[in-house]
Amino acid sequence: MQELPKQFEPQLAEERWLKIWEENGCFHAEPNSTKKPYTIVIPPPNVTGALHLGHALNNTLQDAQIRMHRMMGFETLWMPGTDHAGIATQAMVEKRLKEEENLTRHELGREGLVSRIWAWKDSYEKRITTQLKRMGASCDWRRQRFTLDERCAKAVRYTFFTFFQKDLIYRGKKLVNWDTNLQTAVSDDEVFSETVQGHFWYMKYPVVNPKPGEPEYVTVATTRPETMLGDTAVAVHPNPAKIYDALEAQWTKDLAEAPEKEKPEIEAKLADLAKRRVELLPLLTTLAEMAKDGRMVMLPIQNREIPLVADIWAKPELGTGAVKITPAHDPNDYEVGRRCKLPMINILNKDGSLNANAGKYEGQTIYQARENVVAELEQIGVLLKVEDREIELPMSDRSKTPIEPFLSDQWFVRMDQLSQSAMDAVIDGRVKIHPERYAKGYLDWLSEKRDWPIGRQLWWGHQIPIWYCEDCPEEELKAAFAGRTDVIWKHDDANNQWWICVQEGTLDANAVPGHTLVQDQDVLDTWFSSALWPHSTMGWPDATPELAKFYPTDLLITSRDIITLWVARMVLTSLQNCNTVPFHDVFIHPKILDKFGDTMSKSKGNGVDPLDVVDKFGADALRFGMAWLTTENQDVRLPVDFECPYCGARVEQTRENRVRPRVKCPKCKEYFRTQWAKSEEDLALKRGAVISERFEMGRNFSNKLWNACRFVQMNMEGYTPGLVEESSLTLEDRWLLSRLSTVAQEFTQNLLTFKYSDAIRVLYGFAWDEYCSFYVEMVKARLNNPDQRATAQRVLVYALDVITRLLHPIMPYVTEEIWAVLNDCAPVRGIVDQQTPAQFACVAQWPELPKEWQNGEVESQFAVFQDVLRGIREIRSRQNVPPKNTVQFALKCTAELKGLLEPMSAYFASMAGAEMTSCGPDAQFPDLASNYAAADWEVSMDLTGLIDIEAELKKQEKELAKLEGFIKGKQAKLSNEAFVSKAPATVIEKEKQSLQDLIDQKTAVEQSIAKLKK
RNA sequence: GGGCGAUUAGCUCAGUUGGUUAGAGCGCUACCCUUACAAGGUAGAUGUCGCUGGUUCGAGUCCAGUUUCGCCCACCA
Repeated sequence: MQELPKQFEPQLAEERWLKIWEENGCFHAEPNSTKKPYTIVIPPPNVTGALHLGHALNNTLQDAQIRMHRMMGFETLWMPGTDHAGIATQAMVEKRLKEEENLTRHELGREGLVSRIWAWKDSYEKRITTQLKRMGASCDWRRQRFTLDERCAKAVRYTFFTFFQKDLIYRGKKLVNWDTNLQTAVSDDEVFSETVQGHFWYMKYPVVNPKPGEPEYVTVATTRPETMLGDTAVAVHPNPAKIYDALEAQWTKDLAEAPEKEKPEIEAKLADLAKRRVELLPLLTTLAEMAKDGRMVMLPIQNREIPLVADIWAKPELGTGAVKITPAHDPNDYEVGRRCKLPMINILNKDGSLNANAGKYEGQTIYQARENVVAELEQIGVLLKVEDREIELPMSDRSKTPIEPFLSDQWFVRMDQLSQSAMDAVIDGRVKIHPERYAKGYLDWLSEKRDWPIGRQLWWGHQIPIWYCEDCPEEELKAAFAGRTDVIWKHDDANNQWWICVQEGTLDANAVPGHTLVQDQDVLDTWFSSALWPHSTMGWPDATPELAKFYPTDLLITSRDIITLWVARMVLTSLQNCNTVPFHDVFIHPKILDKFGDTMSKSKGNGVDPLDVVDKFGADALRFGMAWLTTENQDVRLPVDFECPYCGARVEQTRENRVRPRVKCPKCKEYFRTQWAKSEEDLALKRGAVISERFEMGRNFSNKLWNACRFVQMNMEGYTPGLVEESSLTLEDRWLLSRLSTVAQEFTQNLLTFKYSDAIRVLYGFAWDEYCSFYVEMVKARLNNPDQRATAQRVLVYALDVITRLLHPIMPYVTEEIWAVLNDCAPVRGIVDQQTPAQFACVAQWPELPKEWQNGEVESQFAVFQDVLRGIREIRSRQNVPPKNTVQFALKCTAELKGLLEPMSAYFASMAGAEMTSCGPDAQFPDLASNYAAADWEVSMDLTGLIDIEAELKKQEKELAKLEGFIKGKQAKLSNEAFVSKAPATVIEKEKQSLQDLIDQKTAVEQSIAKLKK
């Protein structure tokens, strides 16, 4: 028989099994199968870049479920794919275009840019696929999807068409962040704010027809006076007195609890508030009354009557307590405008100049207009005062110019009914979110029922399938699209045009003779296509076999930051399109942070390429580590460091060095490059991988199992399959099988309930500490005994077989290797039934062990053996007995324990180098001995001539002190009347027993001290 | 500002419905290349369970408040 290498070599195994799995179609899901289906769709990684450790975690967890269910006999589909990630990908490619060719997208043009992005996508999709495959992801690679591929496009078009038809999609106004320089809207995350010195202008708006007791003017303050041209209201708080009360109460409370040094500040705030209250409250109360009466004020310059409105947005503690409202150019005012149903007057053109709504200021820039408006206000005497003030100015990240909130036409999905349907699905349990606490965020977000703006001013994505046709009689549309059910149109009264939507394909510009059709230039929000992912990937809207077999899916595993953006939207589109939830369970896994608590990202330099970990420790080690850290926690820290490519030293990663292009190894003094290397000089250096020592554990575990497998293989000579008679089982056999059955059950249950960490800890502990450290050690003697060898072999190989199958979903490569070895040396295995195992572990049957094997009594008996063994080893260790010396010991114990332990004397010899001289209630202790006492047994080791009396006395006295401490505690507890009368009887009984045990132990220790002193 | 989570050994984390002496891995100490495995073995040291109260016979665990850290969402005329 060929000898196996002493160390497990992950790289070889990975290469081999990737190929074999692929060649044998192990991961292919067959729609025609009669097996029950089990489906997961991958959260499609963005094609913006390569995968990082977060993806490694996410995919490990999915693969574990997929592999387990495959072994459980399900027809299992894991659908892979990637996401086009609109904004992010386009921004990435544009940035590179700028850096490398100094070109903007406008210079390149739409088609040019989009083709560049496709090239980028191809290269990263390839990279991502390679990464996933090497991590062992058992996806059905023949079905790989992309959110912009034809199949997804078809689903997007059908969805848009139906939603448009059902009036779930509409055109509405939305404030966008307008970049007047690039003349495009930018997303919220592309806006940063800058603190600049500005001013705060106070101006008076005359009250229209003031009644007696009413003020003649309302004073408002603003940082942007020119926007007053678009004002459509002035707001005051509906109940100023109440707000003052509430604020005063709040700040008084803050004051009482604040640390000394913060008190003066709060006191000042309170004093100011009191002053304002005296000065402003009567006025504000009057204004609130007036607002409720629908009174008007006169907007200067424009000479337009605008209403006073009562709205919670106006805070009496700031400015004048009254706020001018410009709904078209301020996000808050926009909300007020919506609540109070105010007109929204847009005063800006797309280039940032003022439009006709600005009256005589039309054509001026914002800054010219500001100066001129202020001058006019001053001239007509309504400008009260100007204060200096620091203001936060929103800036475009792209052009570094100020952002203008700009009211524009956008497409929306109407959310009220859709949101409710998605909420209901979670409330009534059709979709279960794990851990449960994440359901709250989902429900809260959906309950706002905010309509979903789906247009993006980008070029990379699904272009909105709407064509505009101006000024065209409906008869002509009817004629042009006669007989077509795939074209619908609606009239846009505001702009006197038609919106034409077509279900598939495109419309020619001259599809309506005599008119020019223009397609909407915007693309759909990325999430619009991602929202369809579970059914679009299966071929919806076509009735494909995949859709019939594998949809709805079973499980979704993702991270918490996209519960709302993605998970919620998948639920509601699925309900709408397919009339069913897209999945039944959602598992939210922790997020990986680095040692500083920062999220991992390329831009911070702490990102880790999973393949670096795979190269160094193996894919199994990576996966083991990921499963180990997956608790219900929301974050988990994973410290990462550089590895010197020259000497292999671990180079601590710091906040400073992780953003440098090169780092010097403190050990070998060589420089290596990081991801930041740009210069040719730096790029010439070897690359230092970023890894974490946290993965050593998994690597060591692989190796441990590999060696257990070697041991089995070396001892299978003469193996014959056969059922095992219960009578031939020894205590350790029955103990092992009891544990094996328990562990298989717990492991399975934990994985099914997403307790990955618990699952792997149970299996790790069992495999290492029980199977390897005890069973394998004990079985050695029996393997040399011809009478016992057959049973020993059968149990030994069977247990490893079960461990291997259980572990396969987490560590697929090493288990396949082991499985192959087992199949070679023990082609038929089993204890209660004989099985010819599957060719590969990945398709082996999931272990289900008889529950009757679980035997508490056997386990506690075995625990006594383990304790005695530990006692003997401890004595040896503290007495420094050389490992090669055999010692003798006596064991004093009950007759019952004698019956148990005497037959195991051979194991004390082989596992602790100790020979049992006597055993039982009358065991004779040597005079000069080292002792170890437990509750119902005591070991005495003869150390004549060897004993270190000092060390022994020291140890025993320490033990005595410890015992006395416990005894005192217990006695106090048991003499506490309250405890004895109130605690349950079982607890008291347990306490009494434990006290008695402690006293017995104490007596034994005292005796051995007395002997030693003699 | 709102919501959520965390705070336990030097580090990273477990700790089920409250119940004997709070665990794991790494790291550390001592002794071992013992015939599956030095990526290993045996033994060992290390904790005021963030803080303050409360409930209870009994609190790492439950309740109230609080420190520090993190995440998500909203927002600053």
